[in-house]
Amino acid sequence: MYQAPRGTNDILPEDWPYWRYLRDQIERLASLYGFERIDTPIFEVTELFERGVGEAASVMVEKEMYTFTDKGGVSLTLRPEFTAGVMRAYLEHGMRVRPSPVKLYSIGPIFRQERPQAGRFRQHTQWNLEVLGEMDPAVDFEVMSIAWQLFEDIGFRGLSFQLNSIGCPRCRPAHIQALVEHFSAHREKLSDVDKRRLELNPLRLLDSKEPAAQPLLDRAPRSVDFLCDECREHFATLRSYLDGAGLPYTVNPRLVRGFDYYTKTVFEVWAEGIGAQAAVCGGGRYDGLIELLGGPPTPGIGFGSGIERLILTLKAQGVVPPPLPRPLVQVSYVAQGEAGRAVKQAAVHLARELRRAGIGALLPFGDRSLKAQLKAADRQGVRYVVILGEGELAAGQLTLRDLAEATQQAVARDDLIPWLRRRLDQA
RNA sequence: GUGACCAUAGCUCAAUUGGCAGAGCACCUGGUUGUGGCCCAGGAGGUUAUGGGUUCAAGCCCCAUUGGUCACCCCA
Repeated sequence: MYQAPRGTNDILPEDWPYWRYLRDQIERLASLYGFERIDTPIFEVTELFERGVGEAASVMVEKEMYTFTDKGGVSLTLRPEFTAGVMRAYLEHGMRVRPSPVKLYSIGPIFRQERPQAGRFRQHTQWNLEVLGEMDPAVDFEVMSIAWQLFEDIGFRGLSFQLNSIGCPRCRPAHIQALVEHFSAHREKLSDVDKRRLELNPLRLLDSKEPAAQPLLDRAPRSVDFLCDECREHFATLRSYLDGAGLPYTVNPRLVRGFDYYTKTVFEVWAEGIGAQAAVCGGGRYDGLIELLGGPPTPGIGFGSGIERLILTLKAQGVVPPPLPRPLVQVSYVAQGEAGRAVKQAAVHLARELRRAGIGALLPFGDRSLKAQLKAADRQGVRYVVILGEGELAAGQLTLRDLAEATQQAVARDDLIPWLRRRLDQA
């Protein structure tokens, strides 16, 4: 028996209301804020994803990438993130000559070869958003705002917005050095995992879950205390916008990023009740990235939000998405005896006629008993059953049964569509 | 990648010290001619995840593989 590969999921029909709901809301907000959709390939040349993340991170990251060589000998990788591909497209199509800033969003699958756990899969879907070409902290505010509004509009409660500033290449080195000094002084108290972090990626010590590290973390140097004038000003202005809008957030000095290209603003949104992988949105500013990818110096900021985690949160909070439209009419038939063929024929054509008139209709197959047809209609949530038999056919009439009211009446064949329209419009 | 727990019908779960693989729900059919929900009866549905091993005998014990769940690592 075949099974879906580890960490992949089928989206079954019963889950589609959630997906449709989120996509509709995302698209509505994107156009409200003036974001345009871009779709980039699901795979890119591997090098694109290796550039820029930083030396330490690059080794780690390669282990989690789905990399393969195509028949032309080119190394390709299923995208582990959106940002690199979108930056590539921005450069490749000369988008910097478009009205600035360029505001783009994407929705699609992301691939990372990780061990699955609650809210973490090898293929998952992200809503991704980028603003390119603008340093103004008002952009940071706008990017956070749109995420905020989505969560508000879909009825999320109890979310926690985490905010920090990790500085820029000018001010960060001093912070890192202070961190290294702080933790090196207590090196023997650190776990093996944290000792490795100390060497490879000291910033990551700040969000360590190791119990041994917790006492040291309280007194650890905070990035906000090392910001240069520009970064401090940027952070203060962003906070003034957030405060002015009354958006509640927590300044979290332990909120960091694993990759070198991040600058200034970082933020995450955490949800309760969906396990250890609680971030439903994570983003930040990356003013150095485009340059790393070979483009002109261009500021950028964006976030990614995992749709599967959003759906987990919707379910955990009991949010019920609007149902998908279904046919409310069924064309049933009694296809028995000599006249059966003509009756079936008429039913097949009637179903088509209803659908062409924009009325959703089901047609039972297999010439099953009327009883079975009605039972199926009931199960599928049909409201009106059009019953067609030998008698109706001869009289140019139809029997119309209302399943909710348990009543039925004769309707002239020619009056059927107006009759149904009248009822369906009310419902 | 590491660790713990787990895998029996589409779903939720039973199956005595190792001794003929079951129930509920869902699905299909019927309960006299063309009428749903409730009820009753019947049917279909399984190589017990896969491959080995131990045994007279394995759903049950052992090994491996695959997958699941949760946490760690990592987090773009």
